[in-house]
Amino acid sequence: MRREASIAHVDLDAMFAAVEQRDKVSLRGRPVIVGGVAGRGVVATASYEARRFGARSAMPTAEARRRCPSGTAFLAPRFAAYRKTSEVVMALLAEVSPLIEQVSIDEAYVDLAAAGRHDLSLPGVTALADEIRAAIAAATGGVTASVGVGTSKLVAKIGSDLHKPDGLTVAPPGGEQALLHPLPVTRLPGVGPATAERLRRSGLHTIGDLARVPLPDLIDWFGRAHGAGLHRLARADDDRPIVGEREAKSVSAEETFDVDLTDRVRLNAELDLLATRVGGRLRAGGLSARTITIKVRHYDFTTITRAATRAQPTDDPRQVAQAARRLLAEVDTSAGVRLLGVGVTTLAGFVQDDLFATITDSELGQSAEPGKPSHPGKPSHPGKPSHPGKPSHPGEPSQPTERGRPSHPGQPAEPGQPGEPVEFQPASTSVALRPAVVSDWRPGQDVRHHDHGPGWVWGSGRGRVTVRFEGPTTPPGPVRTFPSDDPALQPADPPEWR
DNA sequence: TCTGGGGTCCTAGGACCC
DNA sequence: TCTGGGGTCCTAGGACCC
Repeated sequence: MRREASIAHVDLDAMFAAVEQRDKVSLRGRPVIVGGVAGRGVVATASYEARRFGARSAMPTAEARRRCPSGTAFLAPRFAAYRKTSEVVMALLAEVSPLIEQVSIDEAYVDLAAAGRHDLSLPGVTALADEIRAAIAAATGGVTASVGVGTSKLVAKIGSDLHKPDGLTVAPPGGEQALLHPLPVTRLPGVGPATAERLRRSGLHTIGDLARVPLPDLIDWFGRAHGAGLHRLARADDDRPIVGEREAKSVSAEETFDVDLTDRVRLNAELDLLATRVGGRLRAGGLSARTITIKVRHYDFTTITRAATRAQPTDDPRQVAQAARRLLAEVDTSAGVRLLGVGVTTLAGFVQDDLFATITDSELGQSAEPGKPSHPGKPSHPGKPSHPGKPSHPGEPSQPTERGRPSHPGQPAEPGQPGEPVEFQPASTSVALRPAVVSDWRPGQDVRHHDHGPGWVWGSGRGRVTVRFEGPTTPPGPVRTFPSDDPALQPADPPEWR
């Protein structure tokens, strides 16, 4: 816990739905559900209009359909559009502070102290947070953010949730417990259904109740780590640092089928598909993995995992698929499989070793091909294999991951729902007919300037458009502002929005 | 038409080593 | 032939988060 309220938590409000409403005028003011629209889908995000009818994240879409009125839009996610909006926001936050921690596509912590130039008094951080919120709404074309500011991650996070949507909460130093203790335990990060139920059975409902439980009891109930964590958080005792970059620890892909599968041939084919996705993402990330895990969800929702660890890491989809098939062969699937997943862990980097570790290669041997028992004892650390001859897979199959799921045939059009048909077209099939002169620039949009080359729209408004001419990652590239109708500025292909 | 998909972290037991 | 103790790796499952 810091002495000043210098940690901000920024949370975009119902982001997926907000982006859809931004990009399609007819959706504004209407209930919008984004998520799986096929048979077994669940809600990813419900707009605030839809929440009024009881729609919630993680609710089966079928349930949301029951609750929401006709005229509600049910949309499949457009992750590319959300990612672009996210990048606009994160780049903006990176200008506020050199230390930000992106938690997810729509959430980040900002270390206001790390910039060294902000006024950290209460009025100071309040004004700064308001500036941030205004800048986000302007830069994203109206996607709003809620912000919490406090002396710790915990308080900032709870604060951002307190006055959603489009809200700001600044928790003054010293007032942390007063803020926390009246709230239900379920507001604490780390308290999910199981923990909440266990606490309820002991008559504990508020964070204040939890703060009075002796540590040994909590450790008894929840184990060492979780128990001690709850004990501290309930007392607002939180000094978790803001962590800028994190390395991925696992890569996985899974798929729930419209109908349960029993056919082994079909199951193996699905496994191959998943392994291809995982392998592709490993290669795209310059990673390899030693442990392959499959996940099987049976017809009755019971779920098992099976894992195998190789002597050498691989990024080869065929190797991943082979391991996965061997694991699946040991599982009884005769009663029906609802979901199949393939994941990899024990990740190691390839690319950097190629660049920097050429001399020490001899110590580790030459390749990851099978049949090398490697070391009799144990290579004290499995990571950092070296792949002398490894091609770096520059433009690899460009992840079959996103851009909508190829399966679920009847997905896009929203067949036969009550009420008027929902206007929806997947982004990949839309065609934007652009005039030579463009004035409705959208944040995140890829553009090309006749003199400056490729870039993307940072913000627009009042007849002007601001463009960045490098990637959205830090350090930011040069920014230039043009008249909105500058003919030298054109949308890059393909258009990202419709 | 009950319950997605991609992650992280933790626990617990067994194998194995010193 | 009364057999401790610690550390690491691996596997399986579970809780939780967005």
